[in-house]
Amino acid sequence: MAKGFTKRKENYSEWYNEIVNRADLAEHSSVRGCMVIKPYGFAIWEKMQSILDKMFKKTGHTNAYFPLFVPKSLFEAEEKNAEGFAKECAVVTHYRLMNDPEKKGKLMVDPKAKLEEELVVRPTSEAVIWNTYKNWIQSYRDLPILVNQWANVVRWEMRTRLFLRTAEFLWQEGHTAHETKEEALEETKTILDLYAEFAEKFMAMPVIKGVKTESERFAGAEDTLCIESLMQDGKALQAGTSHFLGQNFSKAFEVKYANREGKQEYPWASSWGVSTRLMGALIMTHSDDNGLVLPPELAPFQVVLVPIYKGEEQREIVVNKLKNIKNALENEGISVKLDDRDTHKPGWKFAEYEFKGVPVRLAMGMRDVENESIEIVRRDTLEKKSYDMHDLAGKVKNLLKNIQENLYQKAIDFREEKTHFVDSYEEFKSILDNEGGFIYAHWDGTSETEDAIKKETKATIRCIPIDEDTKEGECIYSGKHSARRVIFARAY
RNA sequence: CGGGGUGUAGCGUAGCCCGGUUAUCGCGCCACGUUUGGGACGUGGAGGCCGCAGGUUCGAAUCCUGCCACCCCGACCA
Repeated sequence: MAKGFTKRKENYSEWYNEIVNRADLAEHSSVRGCMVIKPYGFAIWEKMQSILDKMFKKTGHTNAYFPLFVPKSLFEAEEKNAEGFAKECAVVTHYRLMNDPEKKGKLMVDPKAKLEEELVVRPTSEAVIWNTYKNWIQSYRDLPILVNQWANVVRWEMRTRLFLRTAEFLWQEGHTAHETKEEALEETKTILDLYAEFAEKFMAMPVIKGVKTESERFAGAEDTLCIESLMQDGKALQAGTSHFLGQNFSKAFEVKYANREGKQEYPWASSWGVSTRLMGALIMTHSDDNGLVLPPELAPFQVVLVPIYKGEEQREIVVNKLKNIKNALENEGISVKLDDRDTHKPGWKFAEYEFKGVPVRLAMGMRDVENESIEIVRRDTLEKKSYDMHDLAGKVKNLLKNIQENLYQKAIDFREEKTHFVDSYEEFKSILDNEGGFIYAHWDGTSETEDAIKKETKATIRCIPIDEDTKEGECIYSGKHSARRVIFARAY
């Protein structure tokens, strides 16, 4: 049991904050709204990055890098996009500091160093990128362009929470240009599927693929697709988005290409991204009242080895044994940390790695040395067993696979339990207040109704799910005709 | 940005109303010794511009003003 650790039921957001802090994932920096991602937390992000990066490459994408600053004139070119982000932009107005003549040792902004044109710190990169694509695209032969960048962006949020919403965050943003509308749409869907696969296979987090309503759509997009996941407190979290941008940006930046008949046309675009917010999603999907729980596919190390001994002589015997085991496991592709520090007792280490969510712990003492055995504990169930040493690596490998599957299944079961089909507004409100979760309900398709429901209940339409129930019905709010059920929830 | 709250050692805190010795306690940290199968114990030690800047006063963690940061509730949001 983790000492002095808030339980989920007592105070969910406190529980979340404590996990982030105590598991060494991240901390608040001295910069307003910005976080420091600590090595253990960053290691998880790096794993996400490396897996996603491989997936992008495999689907034909390449990486590039575009500038952090966007001249205001470029930023405002696509009107809707600019409007949508205007309220949360950091802006650079000067390029030099000087010594403050009134206060010794202090600096001030040099009033003579005012920029002729302000620079917007990118909240997203469509503007710079499409301004660049203008030079890259002349002919259909230059298409498609399938580029991704790993970058930081800044959105000046009023209220921030580590990983879930920070003023600066890390993400990847893909920006593609295509000859036809169909190709761009296809790309948008390909990436959505890729994100869903990543979430389910690697994060062990089930997601629902859907389309955003007009009011939830990305500023400047024709259509926004998303993957939505459900957190343990019954709130929804958008885990990734993929936008079909139509010709909005190519027109705004006057990007044209000669088609196969030699006629000038505007290319079709998509953009898509996932961010360090996935870290928050990962935490809130699996972790429990004993701390962080990590799926083996994303754990910085999958197995921790803890020696138990009395005296230097025993220590040497046990640690040597564990070093051999470490090699054997690593040869099977398992990532292992051997904690042979003499400065902490085994019990302390058990508690520590449990809190940090390490999937499997192996502990060995003299008793095990004599019996040719080893103690094994899995983090997801905290089940403790003794293994004999025969084919240990094979057993651990199976166990890791089993943990990964178990976490996914548990998350699916939870989501199913928290998914409701509702036909009256009264029931809708009562479920929101008492249970939370995804609510499938009929909606008349108007923004007015959507807004009214949001105002009254704080619930939003998370998405219009793809490939699901498309039976008609009556809107729970207005009673008007509804083409199909959509998913409502309170959200992060 | 509006309403409410909080800033004291790395973390959690006492003291603040009612100004006055060397700023309290726990965890953590350092040294030594005993320990080591679920967060060890003893002894000794280090660590503070009491959020920042002004002001009142013989004297400020304490009173006043301004600013900053963080937390909760709204508006906004990946």
